[in-house]
Parts: sequence; C-alpha cells; structure tokens
Amino acid sequence: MATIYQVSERAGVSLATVSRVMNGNAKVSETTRNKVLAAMAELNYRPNSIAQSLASNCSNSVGMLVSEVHGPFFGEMMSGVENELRTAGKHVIIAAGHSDEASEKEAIEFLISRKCDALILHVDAVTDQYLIDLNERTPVVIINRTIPGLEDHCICLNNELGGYQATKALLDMNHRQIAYISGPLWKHDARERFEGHKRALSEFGLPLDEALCVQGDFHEEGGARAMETLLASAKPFTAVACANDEMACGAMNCARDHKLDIPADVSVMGFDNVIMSRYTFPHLTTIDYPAGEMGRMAACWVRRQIYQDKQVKVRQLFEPSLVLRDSVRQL
Amino acid sequence: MATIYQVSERAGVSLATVSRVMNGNAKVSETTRNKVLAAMAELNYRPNSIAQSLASNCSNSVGMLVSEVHGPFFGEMMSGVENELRTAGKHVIIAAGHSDEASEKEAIEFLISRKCDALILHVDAVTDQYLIDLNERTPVVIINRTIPGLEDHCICLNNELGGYQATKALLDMNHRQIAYISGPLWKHDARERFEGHKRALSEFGLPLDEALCVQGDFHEEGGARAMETLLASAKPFTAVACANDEMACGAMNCARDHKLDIPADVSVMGFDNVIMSRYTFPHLTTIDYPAGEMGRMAACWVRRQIYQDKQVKVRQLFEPSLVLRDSVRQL
DNA sequence: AACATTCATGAAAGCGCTTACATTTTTATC
DNA sequence: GATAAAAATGTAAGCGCTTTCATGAATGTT
Repeated sequence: MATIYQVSERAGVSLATVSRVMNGNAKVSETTRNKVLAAMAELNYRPNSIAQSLASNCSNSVGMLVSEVHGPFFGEMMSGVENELRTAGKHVIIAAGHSDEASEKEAIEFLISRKCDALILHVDAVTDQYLIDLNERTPVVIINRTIPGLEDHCICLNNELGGYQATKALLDMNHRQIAYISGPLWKHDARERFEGHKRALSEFGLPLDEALCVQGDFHEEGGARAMETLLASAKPFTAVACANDEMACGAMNCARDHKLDIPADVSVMGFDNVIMSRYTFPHLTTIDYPAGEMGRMAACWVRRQIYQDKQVKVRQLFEPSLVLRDSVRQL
Repeated sequence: MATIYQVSERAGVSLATVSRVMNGNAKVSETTRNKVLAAMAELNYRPNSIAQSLASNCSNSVGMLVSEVHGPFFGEMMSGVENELRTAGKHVIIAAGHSDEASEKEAIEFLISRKCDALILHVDAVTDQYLIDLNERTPVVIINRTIPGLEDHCICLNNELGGYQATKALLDMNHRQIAYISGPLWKHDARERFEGHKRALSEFGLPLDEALCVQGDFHEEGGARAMETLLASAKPFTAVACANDEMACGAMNCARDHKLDIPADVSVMGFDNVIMSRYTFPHLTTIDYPAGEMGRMAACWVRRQIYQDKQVKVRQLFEPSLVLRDSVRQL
C-alpha cells in the first residue's frame, strides 16, 4: 500500500503538498496538482483513513444506537442514516441498547471509545440528564425524544398528534366505545401517544374509561394479552387503538381466536406503519411513522452541525399521518 | 482526555510499561502494574483507539455489507453480527449493496478504505472471481453463497435442501399439482431453492410442469404478479411453493383478491421464516432460515481467523427446517 | 564471589497523516 | 528594476499509541 510519502517522492513535491491536493483546503498550482494527481493514480494511492483520523482528530465515523438492530422500525431508520452518511463519505457504527439502561450506557461508552464524531441515539432507558451530560462529552442527536435544553439536538415525531389522529379517525367513523392498548408507560412515546388518545376523546366529549385502557409491552404477545384482558372485562367496545403495529397484530390474532371478525366485529388501529402492517390480514389501518426519513434527518443534522456542511437542510419535527387500510370500518 | 503519556508520568514509569499493562502481552511486575492501574483510574484514562489502530495496524472494525439495511432478513443477520462482535470489543461498520454490482463494489471499496480488518458480505451481484481477488486484498467471509476455492470462507444455508423440504412437505400432504414461484434465477440461492423443488418432484415421480413455474422478484409485488399469471394460465394446482416469504404474501393477497381461500382452495408455502410470516393471515407455513445465527457465525469466523481467538467455534453449514403454520393444508 | 540467565523496564523509532510556520517563488506596484 | 505583497511550497513537529532493542536489576549456579 502506497503512502503519502511515496506519492510525494514520485511527484517530486513535499508531503504537505500532497496532503493539500487531497484535502483541497489550500492553494496548489494547477501544474503541481496535476503532477500529484498523476502520481496518486500511478501508485493507486489510497489515503490511510486511520492516520488521517489521528492527525486530524476526526474519525469520520458516527455511532448509531438503536434498541434492536432487527425489528422493522429500526431497519428503516438505520437505512436512512447509512444512506445519507455514506454519500458524505462518513461511516456508521451500529450498536444495540436493548431498551435497558445499563446496556444503553455501555453501548454509548463503546461508541465513544471508538471516537465517533457524533452519536445518533434512539434510547428509552437513559435519563434526560444523562443525555445532557453526554452531549458535553460528544455531540449527540436524539431521535424520537425531546430533551429540555437539548431541543435543537432532537429529531422528533409528534407522537401526541399521532395518538390523536388514530383515535380521531376512529371517532370520525362513529366509533364511541374505543379501547386503548398502550405501550409501557415509562416510555415517553407510549405516554405521548396515550395523551393524544385522551385528547381526541375529550374533544368528542367522551370520558376516558379506565376499564378500556390496558398497558401492553409494544410486542405482539403484550397486544394479545391486552386484548384478552379487554375481552374478558365484558365491557363492550367497537374499536381498539393500539400504540404500535406489533401489538395491533397480537390483538387481531387474539380477536380471531375469539371468533371475532376484523373489522366487522371489532376495528383495530395500529401505529408506526411498519412494513409488516401491509402484510397482515386484514391489512392494518395505522399511523405512519416516517422512521427512514427521520433517520436520514438525524444524519443530515450531523453533516451540518459536525461536518460543517451547511448545504444540507435539517428538519427536526415530523408529523405522523393516517394510513387507511382494512382493519377499521365505518359504523 | 488523558493520554498514555500522562498516565506514565503519574505512575512514574515509561510509556512502554503502560502500554504493556494495557495489552497484557508482556510481563510487568505486580507492583508497577498496580501503580499504572491506579494512575489510569485516577485520570479516567481511555486509550485512543485510533492511535492504537495506527500503531498496531489493526482497526478492530469489521465491515458488513448487506443488500438492504432494512428488511427483516438482514436485521436478524446484522443483529447476530453486532452482538457477537461487540462482546469481542470490535465494531461493525454497516453498508448496503442494493443487489447491484456497481453499488456492491463501491460499498466494498468504501469499507476497505475504512481499514476494516475483515469483511462480512452478503452479496448477489458480484462475481465469484471478484470475491476471490478481493480476498487477497482483505479477508472476506461470505454469507449464503459458496465460492469454489473459498469454501472455508463461506457460511451457508443448504438452500437446495430447503427447496426440497418445502415441496416435499407439500407432497407429503398429498398435493400433486404444485406451482412454484421462484426468485430471480440469476441469484444462486433462487436457483438452488428451485433445484430442491425439482428434486422433490422427481423423487415422487412427478414431471416438472413448466407452465406451473414462474419467476418472481423476491418481493411482494412479484409474488402477486406471479400468482396472477398462474391463475390466468388456467392450469389447476392445489398448492404453490414460493422461494421466499414476501412473495408468498403477495401470492396470498392475490389469491384472496380472486376469492380463493387459503389454505382451503390453495395452499401456500413460504421460505425464510421472516418475522412477518408469523403475522400474516393465515400464518405462513415456511422454511426457517437461521439468519441471525448465521450472522453470528460469520462474526465467530472473524474472531477466530482474524483476531486469533481460537476459543470460538465456527459452524459453516446450516440446515433449513420446516415451520408448520396455517397456510398449507393436508389434502 | 564471579558469572550466566532471566526478568522488568526504558529509550526511541516508527505508524501515515495534518498543519503551523518558515521559506521560496511569483506577481503586482511604482 | 527595486520593493512589497501574495501565492506556492517545504520543513518539521506533532497526533497517541506499539514494539524492537538495549539496559539494568534480580536470581540462580558453581
């Protein structure tokens, strides 16, 4: 592997000059630039990115922490990040936090030890204060969470609005007895979505019926279990809004096991518009969460704020939107 | 950030000694080791991994190339890799190849420029020879493809066997008119699965009916289109084996649009046992592809062969297995 | 006690770049 | 053509580690 020194020798110039033509940040005469370029080509020179990083104190890498590397949701997000960052010549180091505080912190330390220039985080378990302190150590951009004092580092979906839209859609289709399967309420997004649900109800002058609200776990099993609970309670309902698509699937399966037809007997609303929701039967009516685009924006944030690429525009707030499919019917 | 120099100063020893206690590869007396450890702790010292990489010529990073970062299949695989590698203190750089030759090559060059110690590749578009040459430049482990001459670098699923199992299962349930929706036949895995299908048929003394074989694209749309073609051809069939789950979903949707009940009117067999297959209606009977485990094994290969961790065992050949659910019925 | 071994440590030369500063060359100005 | 200013290039000091080789201390041997 050729080094910058051999290039400089061959081109008959100094190291510094070669470095200059590589980085294009200082004037080099047309003649010498061509000599250098020619030497590079002849030697098939590739700069050693590690040496560059050490000398420039910039690793050109950004860490990304997600709850789980698998899972449709994060796939889209990582895909958006990878795409955007690679076109900028940066690379993504992936780590999983498993929604567990110790594990999230450990993953973050790992990424820091890797000298990432910035961290893109989708974390649940860690506190706001931790993130604020972390940001002092290394720049951070946070997806799907608003941290007071760090607002300009957050790429968010209006979860409350999504929760509202979901229940509003049900209400607009004349449902009045609407059950709700929430996510784990210690997660802010779960709470926000639930808030939206309540707002929609109250807008229609309906009280929140505690007996129709059950907490799930954002997974299929939890959705099924929650549905079981709802069905057992004997409280009648015509529709159930779920805080994510996986739980909606669980709920649908459970309902089917009880010989209920969807949507004839009960309508089901999801949230996230995960790929899978197009494959369920019936196809799930849900709220779109633009995860890929939000990932991309997190990457844009990094390009702009860390790599000083002021060309790229960043959008921080995203709006969910209703996706009508077949699991909800008009009453 | 403290450097090794400051640690050595504080501990009253030389740089070399500090380096020795860090790496544990040379004898250091208990006394000095403790002094150094203490100094490290006091200074909250973290070695600079970039400097380590430059000096040791080992980046501790491994590149992983998948077709798409999203997609359930690759999520599992990346998850397996990430897990295994992180416990070994290495990191994963992710890139997407989009099943396109130019794009795959570009991604590989990108990973190489990042000085990855090894590359884990899931590629379709690139030739065997390219991979053989590539392996001379940088160690490569290949998932889901057998390269002649590079067999010991391959982590494979017996796709032919999977194809066989799928059709055999259908035959065992007394289906005799079995349609087949293949993947794009320029992909080896698609070809292999198809071969398995043929073997099962011939084992039962059945001829391959060309009119019942149609080529799909491994995506939902292609599955739907293929089913449309099959239905239009007016050739009767009682079951359809699909080369992956996504196409099976497309086929099921198409069948449903034609008022056919699954599995009463037509049985559908998938392949891959992607997460989604548990959410479809009816739940898809399919062939399990242990993608997560195979990813993990690729990582183990790297640990063993590249990082010389002879503790870890590597398994290179994986067997698919039948997952019985609800989309296939006994005749 | 003299010598050979072994063990622990230190000195210093890289690894392949970037960049501040110094020097030389070119261009502009009168 | 002399001088100043600007532009191009070179010199060399890092960046924070690893590792070879040399040195000195401790131990063993007779």
